[in-house]
Amino acid sequence: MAQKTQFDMQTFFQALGDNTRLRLLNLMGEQEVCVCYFVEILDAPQPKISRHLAYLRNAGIVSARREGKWMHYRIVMPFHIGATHILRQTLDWLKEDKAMQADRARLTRACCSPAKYDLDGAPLPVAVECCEVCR
Amino acid sequence: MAQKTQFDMQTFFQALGDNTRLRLLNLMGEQEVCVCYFVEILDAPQPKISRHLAYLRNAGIVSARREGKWMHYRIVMPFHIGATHILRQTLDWLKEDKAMQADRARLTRACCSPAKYDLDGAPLPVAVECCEVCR
DNA sequence: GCTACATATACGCCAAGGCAAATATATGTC
DNA sequence: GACATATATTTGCCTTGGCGTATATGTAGC
Repeated sequence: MAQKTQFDMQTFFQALGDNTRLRLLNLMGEQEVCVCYFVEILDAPQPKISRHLAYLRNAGIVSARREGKWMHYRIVMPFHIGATHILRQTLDWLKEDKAMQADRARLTRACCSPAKYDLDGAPLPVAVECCEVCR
Repeated sequence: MAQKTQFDMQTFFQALGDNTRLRLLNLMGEQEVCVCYFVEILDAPQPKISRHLAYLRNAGIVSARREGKWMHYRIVMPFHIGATHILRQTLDWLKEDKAMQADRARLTRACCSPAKYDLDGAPLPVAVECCEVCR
C-alpha cells in the first residue's frame, strides 16, 4: 500500500481520544508487548483489547508482529514528523498520570513473576530500538 | 468551578479529532476571531460553527468573549503544560496543510475587504498576546 | 415595547464507535 | 486429522456525536 499523500490528522487524534487506547500506548512506550500482557494488566476482555489495537493499527500508530501463537505490538513513529512529536509528547504526558504509572508498575511486576499473572510461557516485552526522534 | 485535578487527555484528543474543529483552530492561531468570520471562511451553516466552538470550549481549548452582538473566540493555553505543547505542535502542523493554508489566505482576504464577504461592520480578528510557551 | 441582527441551543435523523458475548482464524502439538 | 491456545472478527445493543432545520437567546436601536 502506497503511503498516503497527506497524513490524516483527524484520524490520528481520534485514535488518541480513547482512554483504553491511551493505556495501551502507555504500556507499549518503548517496548514491544504481547497481547496477553495487555489483557492481564488492563484486566479487560481480550476482544476489547484486540479491537482497540486494531484501531491503533489502522490509524498507523502501532504495528503488529506475529511470533507463533503470540502477537506483539509496538508503537511506530513513521508518517509525519509533527505527528511523531505529538505522539512522543503524549507518551511523556501519560507518564505523569497516576493511573498510567500504576499500569506500568503492574506490567513490571507481571514481567517479574509471570506465573502469578497467568502469563507463564508468554513472551516478555522487549525494548525496541529508538528512532531518530528519540535522540 | 474548581480546576480539575487532572486534565482529561481523552476529552482533549477527542476535541482535536474533527476536521471542522481543526479548521477553526487553524483560523484562530494567534488571533481572536469573530464567529461571523468562521461562518464566511468555512462556508458552513452558522449552527454548525457554533456547535463545534461549544465543543472546543467545553474541552477547555478555546475561550469566548462577548462584544455587543459579536462573540470572539480565541485559543487558550492553560491546563497542562504537555497539552499546551501538543496544541502548539498541532497548530504548526496545520500550517503545513494546503487546505489549511487556503483557509488562512481566505481569512486574510476577508479581513482586507469585509464588504465583499458580507462582513461589513463585523469586528476584525485581533492578535492575542503570547503566553509563556510561545517564547 | 418591537424589530433586526448575531449567536446559541434544541430537535430529529443517521453513522461511527463503544461494549460484551459468541464465533472465527491462526498456530502448535499430538 | 483432532485438540488446545492466542488472537481476531462478528453480532447485537446502546451511546456519542456528526449533520441540517427550526427555534431560542442576547444585544442594539428605535
